[in-house]
Amino acid sequence: MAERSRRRQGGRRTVSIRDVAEAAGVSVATVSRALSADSASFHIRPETRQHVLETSAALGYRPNDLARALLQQRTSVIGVVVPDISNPFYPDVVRGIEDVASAAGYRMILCNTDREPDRLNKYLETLVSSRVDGVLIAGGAADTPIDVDIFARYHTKVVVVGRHDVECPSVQLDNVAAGAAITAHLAGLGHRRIALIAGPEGSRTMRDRFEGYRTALREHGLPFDEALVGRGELDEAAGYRVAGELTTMDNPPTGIVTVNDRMAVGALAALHDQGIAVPHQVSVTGFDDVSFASYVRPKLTTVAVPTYRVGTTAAELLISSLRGEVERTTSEPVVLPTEVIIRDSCAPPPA
Amino acid sequence: MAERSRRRQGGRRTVSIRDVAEAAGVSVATVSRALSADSASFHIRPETRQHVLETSAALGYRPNDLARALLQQRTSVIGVVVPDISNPFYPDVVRGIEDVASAAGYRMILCNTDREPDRLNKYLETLVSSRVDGVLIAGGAADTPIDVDIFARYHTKVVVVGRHDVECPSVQLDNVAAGAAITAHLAGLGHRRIALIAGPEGSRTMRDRFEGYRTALREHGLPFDEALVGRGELDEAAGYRVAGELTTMDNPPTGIVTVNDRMAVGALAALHDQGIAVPHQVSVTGFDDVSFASYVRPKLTTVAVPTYRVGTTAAELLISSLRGEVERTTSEPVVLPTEVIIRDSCAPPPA
DNA sequence: TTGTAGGCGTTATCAT
DNA sequence: ATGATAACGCCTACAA
Repeated sequence: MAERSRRRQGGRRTVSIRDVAEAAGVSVATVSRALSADSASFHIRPETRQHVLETSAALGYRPNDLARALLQQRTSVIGVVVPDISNPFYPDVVRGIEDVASAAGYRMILCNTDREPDRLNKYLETLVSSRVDGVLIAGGAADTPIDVDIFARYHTKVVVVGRHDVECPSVQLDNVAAGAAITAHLAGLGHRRIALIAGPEGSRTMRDRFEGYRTALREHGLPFDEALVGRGELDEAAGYRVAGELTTMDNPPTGIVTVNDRMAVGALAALHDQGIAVPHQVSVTGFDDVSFASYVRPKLTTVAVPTYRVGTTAAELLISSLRGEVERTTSEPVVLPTEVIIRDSCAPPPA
Repeated sequence: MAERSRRRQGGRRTVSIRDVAEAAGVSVATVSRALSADSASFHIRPETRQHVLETSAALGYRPNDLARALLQQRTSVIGVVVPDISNPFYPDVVRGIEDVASAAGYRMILCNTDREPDRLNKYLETLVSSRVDGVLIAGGAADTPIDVDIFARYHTKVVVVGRHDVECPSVQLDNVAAGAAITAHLAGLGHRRIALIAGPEGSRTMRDRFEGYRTALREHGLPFDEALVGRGELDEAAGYRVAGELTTMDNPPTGIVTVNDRMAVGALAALHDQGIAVPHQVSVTGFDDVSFASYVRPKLTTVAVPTYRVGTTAAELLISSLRGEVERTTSEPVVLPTEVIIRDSCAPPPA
């Protein structure tokens, strides 16, 4: 029993439950009980408990969650995977996740994949090795097959945001319907040449919005014209560039549907710089209804998507899954509503 | 030795190194060696190694980082604390942190404090219990005394972003100088009544920008007028509201300095709605140079702050600290440069 | 009410 | 080159 002091030599060791026990003159079991959350209802003498608490505080003791997790087979950590936290869509989602996760006592490991399958897979492996209790895949994984078996083997619950083939609970936005609705708004105003500024093909969300655009065109008897769709990254610069190209073509569009608000703001800037009046000469729509959408001039007509609620809902789904409240079988996707917000950037086409 | 199958009863156990060892017909030590990163240089027969690798893969084995961390006294996890990831300043910072952290093999736990001391302290405790190797406090803690001793006791390295009294490496922006520079720009243009749309008092960053404003006023022989400063949250709505109040006062300002770009965009909108021309009648400046700053019209004159670099620099600081490459004593703060970006939202005051 | 001890899954040390 | 085994820090039957 003399080997206990083995490691005391180098840098001072971190204080462990045994140190508290020794200092308090009790056993480690007693310390554990005194510190345990429900120690009130436990068999422990109040004075003992008090004494242990004080000793623990005096020593600056912090329980080691690793040891606890190793024993209990649960870490109270969830992994959250997003394509890119810099994309203004995600901070709100992540914030929603964190709010409900932390309220439920979970910590959150954040991972950015940049939509690269390699990064995604590497992160998922890492998360399994971390023995996170659950993983929230919030986009960027639509085209990457995910090995659910490995999660099942390690009892890791999975929830995804967005449409995906993986068999697990999900929260989705009906981006097809939303894309159709905003396009239909322009068509309803009388526009017949409606352009689309689309995003990268790698994003399922953006593909769906694109598909909605085509659907609405069809439903309104409008032809799909390849020349009227431009692509780019999801930022202002791309919107600016593509809008500039659109306006200089023969027979330019009178309406421009955009796949997110940043691109829309870029488009607005391009139109402004060319002296084209919005909405009188050209109408523009955004997508997402980010905070500045109602502060640019003209105010942006766009579609509101409940980003924060996407996060909270997904986290709630995951947490009830962790509590075993969700069916093993894939439950129906939770589809959150979107809404076309009509502001000032659209009008009937010029006569 | 028959008690090995104890837990096999309930849900199937996760596969451990012992399962791999048994399946491969070797000892756990051999498996560990085969899987260890530098096993190439290790004493292990290539065929054995190969065999173990295959068995491991076949079983879907993933090493348990908890156990490893418990033993090695390091988790390869860092904690990142921000006031609010929804604030557009932080996603880029966090992205920078994650990029260098993940490249160095670290995972990241993200915490939002909303600048509430209670939340901050609770998170810091949690992080210590998680035994993260280091903590990056990226703002929101300026007025909360931080107990560095507890970090020291648990060998947790700390790096902060922003000015703070805590004794540890830090990366800072000279917000005072930046605030002075942008204000001086207006003063240099001939403005004599320069208003400030300030942020919450709880933010050190915002206080510093405010102080810079006062400094520039003084240096230019301009009086500080309490009536010319309005406060609000750091969003468009606040900028809109305060700008509206400013324009309706007697003897309104000819220049408006704003403490972040979102507020500036709000101010621009308010001015637009009142038919006040920017920059001809009133000049407006922003702060941060977020992506849309050059896409609103008029383009926003603002000060660029290297958000992404703030993140990478802080993470690099923390990681070299973890590697023991940084002095124990507080090193000099790393101050990153800011730059006034002159665009179209400022002009000399009307005659 | 309190103490003893086994084991969670690793890695590292010491044998062999 | 490989194997047995002792920690890492904690919780929880079980014993006292």
